[in-house]
Amino acid sequence: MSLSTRDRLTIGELAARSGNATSALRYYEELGLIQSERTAGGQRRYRRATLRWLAFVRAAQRIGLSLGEVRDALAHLPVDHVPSAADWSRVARTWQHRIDEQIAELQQVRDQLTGCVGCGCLSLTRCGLYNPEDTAARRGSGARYLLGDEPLAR
Amino acid sequence: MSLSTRDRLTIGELAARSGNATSALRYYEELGLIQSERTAGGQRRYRRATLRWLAFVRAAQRIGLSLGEVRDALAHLPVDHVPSAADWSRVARTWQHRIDEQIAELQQVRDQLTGCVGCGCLSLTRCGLYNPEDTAARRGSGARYLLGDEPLAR
DNA sequence: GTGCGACTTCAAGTCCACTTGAAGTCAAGC
DNA sequence: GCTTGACTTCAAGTGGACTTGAAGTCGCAC
Repeated sequence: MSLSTRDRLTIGELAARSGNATSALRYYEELGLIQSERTAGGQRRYRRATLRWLAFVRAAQRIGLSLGEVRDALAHLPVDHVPSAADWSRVARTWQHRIDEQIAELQQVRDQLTGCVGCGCLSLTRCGLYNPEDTAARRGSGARYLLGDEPLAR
Repeated sequence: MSLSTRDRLTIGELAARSGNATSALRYYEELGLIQSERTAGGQRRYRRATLRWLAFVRAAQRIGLSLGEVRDALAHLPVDHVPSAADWSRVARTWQHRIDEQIAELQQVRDQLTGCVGCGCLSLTRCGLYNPEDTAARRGSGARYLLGDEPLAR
């Protein structure tokens, strides 16, 4: 913690404050997601702002982007280090769209589940989702019902 | 597609209708997530209800459960093949809780992003989230801001 | 100037959820 | 009864996101 009051963070400090393992931070750097400067002896030193970039990476992962996609998204921002509001807005809107889709999908799963709780799904005689004729076949591939009467394995 | 009008599905038919690869179906069976019967010659035959169990597995994966967790969740249902409404309700409620948490988390990320779009985040002089003093440190580990002034790699 | 914890690189390992490939068998149509 | 596509098992491979381990160096406090 020797540099904690100075303007650069060691990898250990960054790890402690970002919640990432040092190994993960080196991996991110290798992928080009973050950057470091080096001491004369070759040790990494990070700007404090790297903490915010890591939060950014984490947010992106949270919405389902791979690290490669995060890097690509960052690539859409200009190389000079002060992207314009328009630059950033374009990236952010793409992500927001993705978040909205994910929320909608989760809500749909939740609603299906709610219906099952209401009717005691899995009890074959009562659930509205239960469809003994398997008419899901009419829709092509992909089952359309949440539950059925499959006996449990074992 | 030879058995398409009979009461059991081949693995190819199940794959086509569930949207899973045959290799994935064998893998699921190996994990105990689905079950099959065998023909005299050793080929798998599935009940139509397996389609719904696969939809169930897919829903569970969608909300972030690993296949092991799905199996564990199924293990909470009784071994006899008609779980009661209460049995199922308990499992479903656990999952619903998880979905709600995930939706809340996604909404939070979206709101942060919205704030950034509004102010032209990454442009250091204007964003309310930008915090040159890095006061995130006060909260222990984990950065609290989405963005910063890290120059892009490359 | 020495001790020691924090750092370095590089290669290999891990976990998850599958996929691929090889070598062989089954089953339905002709 | 033969052909052919769909099936079988088993082992190994893949890709993403890291982690672990070995062997060595740095840097700060004393």
